[in-house]
Amino acid sequence: MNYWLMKSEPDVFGIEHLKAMPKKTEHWDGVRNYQARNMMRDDMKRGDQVFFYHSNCDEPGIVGIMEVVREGYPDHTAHDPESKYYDPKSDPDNPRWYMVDVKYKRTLKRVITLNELKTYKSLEDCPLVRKGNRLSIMPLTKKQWDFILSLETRKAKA
DNA sequence: GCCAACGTTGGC
DNA sequence: GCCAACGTTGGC
Repeated sequence: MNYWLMKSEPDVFGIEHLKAMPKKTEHWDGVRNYQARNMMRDDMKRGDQVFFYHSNCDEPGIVGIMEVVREGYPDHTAHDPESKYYDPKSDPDNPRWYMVDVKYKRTLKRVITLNELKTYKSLEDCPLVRKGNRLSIMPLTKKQWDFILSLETRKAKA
């Protein structure tokens, strides 16, 4: 099993949106970055665990957990001229962009903020805390996953 | 294939 | 709203 972190802006699609979806499941569309695309297309497997991260908001951080329920398949929004994710260069017969389906599992007891994550030595290799990192999907090691999860019931660090 | 210009992400 | 970082595009 693999572990991941996926970013989304809570104003656009936050964890509450996912929770409110039918079957608490939604496709993760709109990713237009090749590195992230490759991970969704090739590496994310059903049952993989994913942290839901809120970006571009008052308190950026990890807010919950979801699970991959459908493996990579073409992102249809790339071929919809009405969509803001429309990409005229993607050929429907040879789709350029992929997505996965994720299902809401639970909301963490507290938000583990980026600010806090940055203070831990054991996470210094995680792309998330590196300056200028813009990857919206990133893999986590089991160690990193377990460590972050252990923070949930710990008191927030200043 | 280089690289400048441009666009986007996302923290602050 | 600013701007640093970085990906993408396109001229050459």
